[in-house]
Amino acid sequence: MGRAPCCDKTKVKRGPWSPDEDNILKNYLEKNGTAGNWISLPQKAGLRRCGKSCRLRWLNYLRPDIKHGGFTGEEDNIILTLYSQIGSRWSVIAANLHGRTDNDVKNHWNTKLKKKFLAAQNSYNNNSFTNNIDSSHDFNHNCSRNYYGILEATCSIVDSNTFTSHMDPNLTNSSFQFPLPSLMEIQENDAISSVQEDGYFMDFSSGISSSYYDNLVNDFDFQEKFIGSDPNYSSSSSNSTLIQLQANNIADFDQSIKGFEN
DNA sequence: AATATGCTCAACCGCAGGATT
DNA sequence: GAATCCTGCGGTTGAGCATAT
Repeated sequence: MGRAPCCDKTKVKRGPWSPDEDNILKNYLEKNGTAGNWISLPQKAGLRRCGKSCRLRWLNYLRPDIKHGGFTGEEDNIILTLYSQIGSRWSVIAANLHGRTDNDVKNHWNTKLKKKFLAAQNSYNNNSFTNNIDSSHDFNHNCSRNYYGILEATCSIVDSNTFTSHMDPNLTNSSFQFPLPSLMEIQENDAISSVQEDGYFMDFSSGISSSYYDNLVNDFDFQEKFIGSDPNYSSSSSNSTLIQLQANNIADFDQSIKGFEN
């Protein structure tokens, strides 16, 4: 048995919504809500529209908290970051952008950011990392995906215990526009940031100073998720403490990363 | 001025999956 | 457990507008 259509397409109006239809839908929803059923809503509201069409019109355009207009650089950053981590899960990405819908984000990606993203990837592939930090040290270079998705080249200083993570400044001046932290330096604390389905995490695999811990928890609204033996260092000869903190939102996570900048 | 081409974005489509019967 | 209903999602389309030729 095939699936029943959600409405009779020969009896409903399709295409762009008129201002009158918008008013009818808006007034009805403000007075009555959806009552948990979009399918029967158009009939009750007096609209010759499919329920799905009404839902889409409300969610993507008529809702009072919708933000119209161009995307900011900060919003672009969040989209690029999350896309590189979770792919085209537009509803998840939109949930991190106040007032933006999944449709908005998807359209913005397809028309603007996709090109930037691909250009950045090509640019990255065509540029070798150049060390301009300190030529007195011997560096091991290593290219990897970073918090912002694609553009991090990391290097470690061979003759000391200091680890430096560096964004290639040549790339930030090239074809793509979104801002990147210029230099992220982590000394003593080896922090790994990650965006996962259930939140934003910072793992400190070799401890963290109490002042910095307080800073993250109090100023950036992080929560402690785990503290204990690092499972990655389970051998008896090495016993390291792992502290995992979770950010409540992308803005705090973003700021905490930028807190490492010089 | 006319036509072609490219871009934007609202709207539609079909599917997946949870809820209900 | 099966059938059906309904919502939410991501991919795609196409009308309208802007720009180039």
